[in-house]
Amino acid sequence: MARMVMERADVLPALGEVFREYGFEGASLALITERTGLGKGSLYHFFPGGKEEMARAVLAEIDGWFEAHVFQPLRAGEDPRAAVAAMLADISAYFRSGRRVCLVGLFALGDVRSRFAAAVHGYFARWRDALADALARAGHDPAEAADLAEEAVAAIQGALVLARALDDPGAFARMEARLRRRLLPWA
Amino acid sequence: MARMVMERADVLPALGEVFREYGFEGASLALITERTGLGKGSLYHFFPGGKEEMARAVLAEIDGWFEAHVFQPLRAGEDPRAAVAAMLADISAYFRSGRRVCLVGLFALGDVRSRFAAAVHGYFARWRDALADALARAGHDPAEAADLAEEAVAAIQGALVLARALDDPGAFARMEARLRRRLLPWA
DNA sequence: TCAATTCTGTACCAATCGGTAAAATTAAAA
DNA sequence: TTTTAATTTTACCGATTGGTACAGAATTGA
Repeated sequence: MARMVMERADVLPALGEVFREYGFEGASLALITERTGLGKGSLYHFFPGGKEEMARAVLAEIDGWFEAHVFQPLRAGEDPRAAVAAMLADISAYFRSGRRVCLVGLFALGDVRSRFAAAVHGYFARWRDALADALARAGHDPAEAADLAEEAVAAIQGALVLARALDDPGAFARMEARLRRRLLPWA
Repeated sequence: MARMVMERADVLPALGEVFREYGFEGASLALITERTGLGKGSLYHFFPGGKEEMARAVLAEIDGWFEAHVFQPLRAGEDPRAAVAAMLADISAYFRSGRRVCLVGLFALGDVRSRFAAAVHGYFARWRDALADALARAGHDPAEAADLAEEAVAAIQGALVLARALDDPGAFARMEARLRRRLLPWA
């Protein structure tokens, strides 16, 4: 039977959603308390560093998820073309076709970027490089693979902005189709 | 000789930079006071609606700039290919090769999106449609022009995210080159 | 069973938040 | 010059901010 006690990792999803919806500044402790169901005492017990440590933990969890489900398969997968196709499907599900925001991208635009610069940089650099690796192994010219990878990562972030701005998940879906054609022209 | 009295329009640039750097929530009145040089009294004299009216005025100014310098030329320019090329050059200068954030895109990602939904939607929809119009007149198939336009607007926003995340203006420059090739294959 | 540890609720703190009110000052119109 | 209006300074407001202190409850291992 599952433990009934709260663990640090248990609140990370709710914590992530609060930061996603309201940003770092906008995510007040009152809001966090409400959405996680944990009082301030518990929150500061799990995260003695306060909001900054909470955000850092959320970023680490997100990074871990992408590393395991996206980056690693791209780098180490036997079938790089399948890995690229899987990436597109995974990120579409993860970002709920543009209805969900990328917290790392949001932090990159805000003033908190300097505070989490290393995490933000690492996330995007590793994504780009892992994708470039897969694209090169899939048959693209290495230089073209690097260019395509950068374009794809940027396109995903741009589609998230546009889909939310226009309130149209279709914008995200069309970006996905476009990338599929461009990254996997063999299919 | 210029009037020495402050006008509402005079503080909009500084106001815009504060919102760009800190977001809507992060832009405190103390910060705005400091960066504009205007006390709270003057601020609320010009913007009785407080921060919301300030942000709305900034959005309107940005919208006006893009309408005059980007959208109109795309829609009405005699030489649509030149207008598209000019757009790429203009936005590169405006966003300072990715060192400057798009306030409208930033608002689209944040929780203030609902408050400024109409302005955010209008800005991106008119940009996309004006570009699609120019691309179609430039010789692209109408359906392809619409797709390319959406892709371009998203690519610009994505490049802004990536350039800041990686602290690499080159990411923005490479997006610009990519768009030039794709939107204007005749050059 | 008991003690050690982990966790949580409550009360509290100084600082800052956005916003208001009105007096004091300045500039323009008569 | 006098009147009127536009602008700015200053002081202030209640609410909320992130964070701390700590007692007590719950859980744990021995």
